[in-house]
Amino acid sequence: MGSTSRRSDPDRRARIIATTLDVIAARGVHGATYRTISEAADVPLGSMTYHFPSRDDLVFAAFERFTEDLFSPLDTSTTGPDADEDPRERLVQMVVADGRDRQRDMVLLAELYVLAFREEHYAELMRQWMRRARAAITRQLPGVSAPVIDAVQEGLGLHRSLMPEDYTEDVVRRTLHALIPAPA
Amino acid sequence: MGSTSRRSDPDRRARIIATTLDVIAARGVHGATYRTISEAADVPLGSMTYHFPSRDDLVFAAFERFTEDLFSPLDTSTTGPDADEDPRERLVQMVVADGRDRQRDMVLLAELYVLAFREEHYAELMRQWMRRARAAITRQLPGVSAPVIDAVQEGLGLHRSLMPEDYTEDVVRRTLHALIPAPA
Amino acid sequence: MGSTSRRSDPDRRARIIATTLDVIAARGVHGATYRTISEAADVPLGSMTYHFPSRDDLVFAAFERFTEDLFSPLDTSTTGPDADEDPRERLVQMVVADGRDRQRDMVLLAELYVLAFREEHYAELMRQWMRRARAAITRQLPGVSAPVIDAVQEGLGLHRSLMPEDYTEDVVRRTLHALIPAPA
Amino acid sequence: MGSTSRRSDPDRRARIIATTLDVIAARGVHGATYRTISEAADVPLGSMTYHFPSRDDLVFAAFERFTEDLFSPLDTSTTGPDADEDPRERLVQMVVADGRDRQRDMVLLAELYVLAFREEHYAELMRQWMRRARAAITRQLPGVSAPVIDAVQEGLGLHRSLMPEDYTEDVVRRTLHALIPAPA
DNA sequence: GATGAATGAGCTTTCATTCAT
DNA sequence: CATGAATGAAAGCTCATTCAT
Repeated sequence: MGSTSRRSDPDRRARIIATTLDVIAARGVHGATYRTISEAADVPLGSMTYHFPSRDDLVFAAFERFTEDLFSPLDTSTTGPDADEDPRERLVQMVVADGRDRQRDMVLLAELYVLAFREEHYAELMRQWMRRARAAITRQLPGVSAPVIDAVQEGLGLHRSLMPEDYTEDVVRRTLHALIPAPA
Repeated sequence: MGSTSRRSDPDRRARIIATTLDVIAARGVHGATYRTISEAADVPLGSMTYHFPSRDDLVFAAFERFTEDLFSPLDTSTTGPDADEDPRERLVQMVVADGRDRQRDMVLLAELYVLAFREEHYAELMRQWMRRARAAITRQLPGVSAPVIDAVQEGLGLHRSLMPEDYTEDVVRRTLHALIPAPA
Repeated sequence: MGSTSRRSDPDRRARIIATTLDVIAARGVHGATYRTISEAADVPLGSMTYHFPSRDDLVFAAFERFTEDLFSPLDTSTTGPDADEDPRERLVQMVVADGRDRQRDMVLLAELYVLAFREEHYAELMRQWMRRARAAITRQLPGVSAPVIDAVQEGLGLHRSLMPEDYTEDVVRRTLHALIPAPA
Repeated sequence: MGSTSRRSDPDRRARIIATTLDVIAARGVHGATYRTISEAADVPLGSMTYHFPSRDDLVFAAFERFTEDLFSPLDTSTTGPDADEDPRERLVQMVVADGRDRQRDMVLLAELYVLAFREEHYAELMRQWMRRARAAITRQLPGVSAPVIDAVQEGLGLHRSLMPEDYTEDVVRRTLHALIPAPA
């Protein structure tokens, strides 16, 4: 089992981080041990601790990556509102998006909350992420309270992940429309 | 060291559960081991496994208790709306309430989400809790979408625990008022 | 391999301590790991940490035992000087004693010095031991400087363990006689 | 971080050895790893193993240096006895000398004993050192038993490092005077 | 019923050493 | 020459769980 040659493995570091996120999503931060990750990434155990001397270095790097990945599509979309479309619709679709990715994001989000409540550097990571998310919201929807929209969207997403049938696209749309005035 | 007499400890079971919740709040589900709890509750290690044969029995019992405790004030309050007061105000105060208890509840909530995403019986526990919370909301605010209100309130509470200054009482009030029509 | 039944192993604790001293003598404090000791004592690894939660607990217990064992023969000998014999002779024999035991004692002594220079509780253990040794010396040889005799005897013993031929019985006797006036 | 330029580091080898001795004094042979030393000496890890292929090469070189350093002042002092001074006094001062250096020497001595008891090449190193020390003693104090004086001085030094108040200058002087006849 | 003792499994981390560049 | 990257081995320690008493 394993790749033919492990020597000179460029971006091994990046692969370890990506794998870590997968393992956390699948088995929780608690289940993401050096061993489980090293097996999943097909990397020797000694290599893990070489690149990430402590487990927290690794977990933190993984969540840094998570917040970047999660944010970038939202950020790079358009620089300004799209004239042709109701910009509120993009938020609706974000909450309602289905599939593995969405569920995975919610799982990782909950894990990150747990860490943030316990250790300040994770709390700070979340705050940075929130600030960036708010900036993106403001760019799309000037004039609304971005903190509120962000929080509401997250609350809906979290609940929806447990009881999807109660948070249909329609419900989500009505909620967001009640909070955001229609564009001129 | 310890209590003078451990014999005849009537509600030891209940005390273990309460202590477990404390330990989870303080150190996470991960840090709530038989040992840490037995020390915190001043109960012999062997007694722990006697009352709760597996660790999950204990953790689950603790979260059952948590959802009951958290819900009861809201539930037992008044059976119907209070004529003298805007019923929306009670929700505002719930989100905005400060102090240890609120923070503790958010921490435990996040821990419970993590478990719910991983194991079905925790997911089911959360759903039951949500259903009860919605019933209480409906009782106070007939005609509103209780699922939405519950989700929004939770989203606000979670964000507020990380960035309190951005979710003032006023912000919360305005958000809820936008979603709930004023009582007649 | 091993004993037929490990359950109910009375004085397992004592056996672990004795084995630890053996392993330290054979392979140094550094080589006395939970694993090497558990194998030498035919005790499961988990049992080691049950009885001695930290490695230092174990090493310290071993050296406590060492200082007691080393001291007791000297202590319990006679309550007062023996009229028939020159009491200085006993000291000479202690230094000159041959065989595994003596070498082992010197090895353990050196290991203990290393610990004492680094951690106060070992330093204090050595001081207690020295005090008891001095008391025994004073009992046998009233009027002499017990601290000096103790130090000299140790210096001779240490050097003798490396270059035995240069510290014959005669050399040792002459040295001690020069420091201790002949009994009346 | 570190020195501005590591290039062209002439006596890097010597600096590594000196640093190794410092690290051993501070943290023991056990704590003197390639890593701790490379950091303390601000030398790349790869450079350590280049100059000293095995850890023992390094430790042994350090103790060779130690025995030379410790000996040289005694050796190079005067070629013969100083007419003006009681030569015994120099020994007294050596034992009684205070300060970091003395303590450090005792620590390193104990560490060296531990190695000497375990591996022959360290034992031989100590014997060579002892022979040189004896020659120096004989040069200063012709006619005395240098092995005895050396051993006694060491015993006093070792005990003094643990219980300084019991080995005052006076006690040490009296002891040595009892063993060494006054010069003519 | 209650509990101290016991233990196998597994975790994080450190380390000496090797080697491609 | 010099060195960063790599890695197998082993260390200290924690823990859920079992079980004899």
